[in-house]
Amino acid sequence: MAERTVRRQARGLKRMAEILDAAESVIAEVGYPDMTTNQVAARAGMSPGSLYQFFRNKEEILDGLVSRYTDERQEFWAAQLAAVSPEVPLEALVGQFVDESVRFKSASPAYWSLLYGTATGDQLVAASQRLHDDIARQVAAMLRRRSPDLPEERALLTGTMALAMVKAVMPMITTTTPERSAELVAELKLMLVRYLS
Amino acid sequence: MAERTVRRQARGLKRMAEILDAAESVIAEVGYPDMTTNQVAARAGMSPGSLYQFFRNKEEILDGLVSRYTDERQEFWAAQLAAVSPEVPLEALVGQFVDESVRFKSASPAYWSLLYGTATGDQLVAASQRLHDDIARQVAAMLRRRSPDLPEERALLTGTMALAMVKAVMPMITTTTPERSAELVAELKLMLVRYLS
DNA sequence: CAGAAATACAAGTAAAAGCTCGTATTTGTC
DNA sequence: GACAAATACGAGCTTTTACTTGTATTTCTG
Repeated sequence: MAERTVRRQARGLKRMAEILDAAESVIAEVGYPDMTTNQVAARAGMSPGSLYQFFRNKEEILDGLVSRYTDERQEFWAAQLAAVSPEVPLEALVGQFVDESVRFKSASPAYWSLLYGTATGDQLVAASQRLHDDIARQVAAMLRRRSPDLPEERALLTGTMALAMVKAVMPMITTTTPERSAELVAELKLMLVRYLS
Repeated sequence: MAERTVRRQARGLKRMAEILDAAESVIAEVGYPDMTTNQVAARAGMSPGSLYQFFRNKEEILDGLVSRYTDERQEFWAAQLAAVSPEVPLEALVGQFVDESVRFKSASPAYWSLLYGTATGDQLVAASQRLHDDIARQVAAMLRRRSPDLPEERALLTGTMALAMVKAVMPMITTTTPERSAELVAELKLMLVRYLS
């Protein structure tokens, strides 16, 4: 019943990337719920009809964006993982992780906006969950590399909690004065170090 | 220029409360962004026109709800505060605080839904901020009562962070199995105790 | 009781937003 | 070069939704 798959040409793939770029930029400004498909099409320099040639609905754009994010971040996490060993002091690890998160947050605000897939009942929740789980798994892998005898279950729980803390503090960090922001970052690091000790 | 204030009669105040009740129930189900004013009016058993007699727009309903919440919770916090003294062990304090938060979250899901009005660019942010600040102040007051020599600035920061932690973990707690939920609650308490020590 | 203000209603408006349609052009394959 | 598939377009359809309007009823105040 469903239309059969389309054989994308190089032009089409490029076009899809442009759409995702545009969506990313719109989401960074107004968030996914307030993002309109016409707006995305306009910013990508195409008509709504063209956009719907590549994504059957608004949600598919969201899915595409999330997939692209997880793919893109894969190499970053691999590098992070490689740099971890049991000898690395916890403070350094936490410091690097938090600093990198802050940097990434200002570089890719749309990513974070999606990560906060709001409270109730929208389709964002699933997307948010996917991003969250991906990160938590990566953090857990880092923890296990530092403490090889840590059970996997335990590492995953700890990683989940650590990510939750970063997620929780991040919005405050990026919406306040530089001084207070630094204060919050320091406090977040302190919190994480105490927790992970 | 603006229409002058309306002298509400008892009937009207009751009607406003009914509207807020209906809004609360709708928000608990679909969240504020997907809440429609017609839906609220219907659930409150009145016409849209009647609703707009009391709230000039959708956002005023949100504001009304937030105000009512902060008012209602005032007595709760007063009681909490009265029960705190320097002798209370930290574990007990944290345990009570977390347990009460979990209980309140299932009792008033709409409250939490609003508390997460983060992400980007919607009017929810302001409402969320108001709720957050209110709680953080109350927690800070509790901390200062336990440690009278704690500077106010410091208490506020610590309260903010503690609240952030609870907020971060809460969505996970209420969307999983009872066993994992208990696990998460325990971990959250552990986290808080370590942080606040 | 009389007038004014508040409350009540439901049909309806205007704008927004997701998405379609008919058609025209470009690209890949034989 | 020829045919099909993919790409491109933008006007416009459909639905939804916040909000209005005109009018009728109830409550308060003198």
